[in-house]
Amino acid sequence: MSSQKSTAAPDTAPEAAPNAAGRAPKRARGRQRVAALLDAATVVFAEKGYDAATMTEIAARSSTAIGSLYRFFPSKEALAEGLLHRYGERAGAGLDAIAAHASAMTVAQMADALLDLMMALKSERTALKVLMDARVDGANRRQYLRGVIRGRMAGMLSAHAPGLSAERADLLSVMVLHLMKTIPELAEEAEAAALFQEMRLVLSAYLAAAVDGG
Amino acid sequence: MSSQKSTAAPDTAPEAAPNAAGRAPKRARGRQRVAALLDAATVVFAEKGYDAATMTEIAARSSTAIGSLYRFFPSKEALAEGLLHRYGERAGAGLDAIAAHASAMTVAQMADALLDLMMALKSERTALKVLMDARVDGANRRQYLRGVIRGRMAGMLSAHAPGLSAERADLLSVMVLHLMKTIPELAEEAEAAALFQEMRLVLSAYLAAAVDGG
Amino acid sequence: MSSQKSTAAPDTAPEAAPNAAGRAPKRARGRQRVAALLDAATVVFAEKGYDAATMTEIAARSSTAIGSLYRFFPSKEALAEGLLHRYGERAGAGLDAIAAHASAMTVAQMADALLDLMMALKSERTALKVLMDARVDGANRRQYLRGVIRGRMAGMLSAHAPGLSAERADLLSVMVLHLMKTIPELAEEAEAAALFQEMRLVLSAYLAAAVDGG
Amino acid sequence: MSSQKSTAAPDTAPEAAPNAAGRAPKRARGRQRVAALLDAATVVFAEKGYDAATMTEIAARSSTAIGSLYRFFPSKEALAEGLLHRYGERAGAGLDAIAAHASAMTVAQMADALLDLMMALKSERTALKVLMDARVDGANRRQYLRGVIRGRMAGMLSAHAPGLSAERADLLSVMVLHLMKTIPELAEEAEAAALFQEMRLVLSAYLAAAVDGG
DNA sequence: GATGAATGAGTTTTCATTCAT
DNA sequence: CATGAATGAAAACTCATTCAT
Repeated sequence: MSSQKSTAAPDTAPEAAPNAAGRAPKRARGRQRVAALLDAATVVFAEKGYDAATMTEIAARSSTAIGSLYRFFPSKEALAEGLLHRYGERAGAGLDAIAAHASAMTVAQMADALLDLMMALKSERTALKVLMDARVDGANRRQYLRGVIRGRMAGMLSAHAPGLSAERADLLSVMVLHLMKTIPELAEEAEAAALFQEMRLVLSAYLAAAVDGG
Repeated sequence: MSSQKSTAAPDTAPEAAPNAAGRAPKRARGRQRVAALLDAATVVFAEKGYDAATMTEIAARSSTAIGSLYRFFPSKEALAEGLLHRYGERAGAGLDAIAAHASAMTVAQMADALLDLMMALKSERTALKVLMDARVDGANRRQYLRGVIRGRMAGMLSAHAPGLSAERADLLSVMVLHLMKTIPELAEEAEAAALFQEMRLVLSAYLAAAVDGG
Repeated sequence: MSSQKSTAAPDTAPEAAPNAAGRAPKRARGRQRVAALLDAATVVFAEKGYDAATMTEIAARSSTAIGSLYRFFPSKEALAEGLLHRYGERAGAGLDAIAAHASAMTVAQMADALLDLMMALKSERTALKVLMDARVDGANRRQYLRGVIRGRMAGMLSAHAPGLSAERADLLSVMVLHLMKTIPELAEEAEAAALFQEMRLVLSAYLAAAVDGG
Repeated sequence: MSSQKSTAAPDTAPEAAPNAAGRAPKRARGRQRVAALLDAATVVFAEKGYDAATMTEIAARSSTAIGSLYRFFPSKEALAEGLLHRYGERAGAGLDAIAAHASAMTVAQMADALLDLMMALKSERTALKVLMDARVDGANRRQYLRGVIRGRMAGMLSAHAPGLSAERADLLSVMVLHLMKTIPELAEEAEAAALFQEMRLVLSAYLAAAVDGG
């Protein structure tokens, strides 16, 4: 459960993420509560945005007393971090799975795999975008998640094209990540399905130009 | 690349947005106030986001009494619309200027022109992104601006590639617009300059594949 | 125009009403303006109540600039007094006319005459009620109007029943005045017409019992 | 005369108005808060009128934090309704008590009973008048209370004079209610005591003429 | 004089957070 | 531990009044 500590490079996060989410619940009851809270938070953040989402509504949607919410997440910011943390685990695992086969994939296949991953994370991706975009003071934790995901993405690219310099792999991964952040927005357009297809084209055309040839 | 300056919109807001409600200024003094308010709003929205930006701070940053701010923009939403309106004029003019020469441009040149336009709109683009993303009720005006910009972008694409169907031109313009919305974010990264180069690559590779080749 | 000074007893009003309405306009233009302002104020006060009525709306409804409104009536309170003053003149004249024939009237006829007077003052009576009820600090001026009207009403009663003691005539007139203040409210009920009839009954029954016999 | 005390409504608001919106208090502490808030609101509304009364002052007078006031009454309008509700219970009980003996009473006795009831409700009647007169949008609740009280009054009249048609009983009750609304104003006059006596005369003369004689 | 822009104190309402029960 | 009442700073917005043009 602290897998992100041993694998990726948390150099931007001083005291890592685990304790940011309040004291980890020891009992199963607590875990369910936390999961329910995070689910509710996902929905409310996605619907209202970070500022407009209220702790009271998040508590209500998960049938939790406001006092209990604060027991698990001592602040709104901590709740956001909790969400980011859970997303990091899920998305990180997905990226690792892609990276494992990256050397045998074409760029088009990699583009498809990345998009499929975003499709699979459908319920969380909008909330994530909202949280990453939120202009909050304690945004250093967000930097941490960014670093983790970025590292894995760079790993995936390097696995596919071993000749890539570390700097270039990093730069490409940043670009790809930003491209993928547009997906929740595309999903809100009327022509969502067609736009997803275009995004496949964007990604594969870019990767082909940047990684494979020139 | 700074074509929008010479064509339509000087810095002091010529026919200053009398838009949605709010007494239009009838004296020169008022005209300046409106421009100063929009400038301050641009900065504050960009820094804090829509929700966290306060009318009080926007007023203070333009040395305006809160009551005066409300004379010209009777609500926070109206202020956002005023900004959107001014941006629409400036960006629209820029897009038209590009469209005028689109038929004689390569896709790479078009990509460059679009990015140069975004660079020229530097001071406003972040605020714009923030406002377009804001989850507000009265978002109809935002839809309107979206439509206008989208139409001009589609016009530019059609000018370059007359063979493009109207539907496809529209779809591509939506995709391009979403890609360009990532620019304010790229600008906040440490590697901003390099990322702009990557974005040129993204755009030209995508347009080449979707418009020319494909 | 200062008739109320010579006839009734303004003992509760130190420096009378005239200058309370700001400097009396010398020119005809000014008079029209003042009349238009008072008409607009009548409507707005009646519709919104004293607090909710805004100086801006009153100015707008009479096509007057807000600055001009303040030239004639230096404060909201002064505007209210101006209205009270004009009403005092009109109602006072009406009461005097009734008083002139009171000795030859039955109480029922007096009741009818009073109600007919209220019907004739239809456009102003609601605003008046609103202003008299308003709980404002500078309400001493209201006391003045109250005194004036009360005096005339007492005069009318005494004219009808010379045997009435001054104290009793005064008390009865206060009671009658309060009864008549309900008329604007009755007018807002669905059964307004029938209620006016009932009010005639109330008045004549009361006066018959209190003045004529017991 | 203080019959309403023994029948239904103790001073501390037994089943305290959970009315229109606003979390109903679930603990004893909250119950007391609500009662204290309503008491403070009664005083402040009576003193200042609906518009001029501020939520801040009402909270302060009951030593309540403004946030707590809003927990129980989510808007100023809701607070007004809460007051109306409590008054409705108390006054309704009083009217029912009178109605129970109405068949054995003379009209003079009924008039006395009604006035005694108003005397007993002294602390609330002025606030009530203010609230019923307030020109507010969401005045539907006020209509409801009006209907309830009116119905009971009509019931009382019918109990006394079974021969009265339903329409006429209703009309009379409206008239009587309006007459009674003048009581808070009479109470503010210097000659309050004498005016109450006059009001007894008004009521009994009117009822005698309208119900018994006619 | 007329006009309308400027002012800012004051109002209602919200919400993250704390803490007694 | 769970609960929900209490708190109060802060935000959007209004409006009487003043005063430069």
